[in-house]
Amino acid sequence: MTRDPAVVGTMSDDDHAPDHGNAQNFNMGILPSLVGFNLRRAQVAVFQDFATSLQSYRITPGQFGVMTIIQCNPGLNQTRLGEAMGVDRSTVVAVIDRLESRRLVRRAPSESDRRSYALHLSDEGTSLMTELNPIVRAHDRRMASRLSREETAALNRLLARLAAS
Amino acid sequence: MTRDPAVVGTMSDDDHAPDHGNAQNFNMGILPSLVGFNLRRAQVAVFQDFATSLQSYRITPGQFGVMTIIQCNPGLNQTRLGEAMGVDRSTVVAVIDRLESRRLVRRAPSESDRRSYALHLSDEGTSLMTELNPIVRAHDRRMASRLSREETAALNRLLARLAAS
DNA sequence: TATTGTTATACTCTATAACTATA
DNA sequence: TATAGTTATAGAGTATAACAATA
Repeated sequence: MTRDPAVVGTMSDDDHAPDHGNAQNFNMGILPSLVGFNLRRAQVAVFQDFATSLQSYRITPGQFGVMTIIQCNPGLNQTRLGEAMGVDRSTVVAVIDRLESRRLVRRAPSESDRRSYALHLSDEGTSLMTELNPIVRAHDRRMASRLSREETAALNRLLARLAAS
Repeated sequence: MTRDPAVVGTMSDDDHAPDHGNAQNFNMGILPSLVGFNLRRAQVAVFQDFATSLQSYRITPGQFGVMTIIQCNPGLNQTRLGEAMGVDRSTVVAVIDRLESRRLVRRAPSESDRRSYALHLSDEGTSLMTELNPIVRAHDRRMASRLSREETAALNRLLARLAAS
């Protein structure tokens, strides 16, 4: 047996890995060298802070995103919302179902195309967003406060290039 | 009415936002300025490439992470695996159930503590990981190829600092 | 008393395939 | 033919609360 499990996947040619801190006392193998893994860990941390910051509102990051897009593009239909969010039409159905059942979003009949709905925030949805926006901004500033302003800008640019598929 | 929906949440004091490209023709409001949002978009892109690269294996990024940690820390129990992954013990149960039902992971009785299991990869799991590792590395290099080597290193460092909660 | 794994329960997110109404 | 929304179905991930076995 030439294989020592504790060494499988250990850093070798990959010097661009953080390799410290994340999970104490565990050998994480190849993982810390993978952009996808670091992305996931960062996102988990950010999402948990988001959830804590907004726990009394029971709004997920995805729902906040959907409501923001509807607010900024009132009247758009579900298919285009899916495009904006990068998810399938069928996924949008359940998301809107949930928000509509909480009276935060309305499905209005489209005037130009009877197959589709025009999505709008309800009055409650609009005032909820007014309440939520400063909280979300504060949450994001708290997250970003671990980085300098320049680092935050650099991070957002790098992430955008990664996302530009 | 002083509120124009198309302007709600528009960039103002936040100059550290990418603001271009991501979703064509949609006003994304505050979203492009949020680290959490850019994180999510980047992760979606990376995960989709991961899924495409490994579609014939039906392995998710999370499952690959779990199998890597088990391979590098053979015999660890579910609670410590949960700590390493940053998820609850109850979440680990279902994850291991799935991998065990596919005969990739084994729950062996712990010799020191009869409450817990010692987790190991099966032989199939080990050889699957041998097959997967170069594919995952290639996938990650393809993702990171949108950035220079220095940028990738910087990104990983920034993400690690964000994740260090 | 505390910990490990489990179950029950619930919520969210995601996609594919097939269907309907409409374009 | 193509598109918008839907449903059925499936899989994955996540957590809380309570429980039995064990420490």
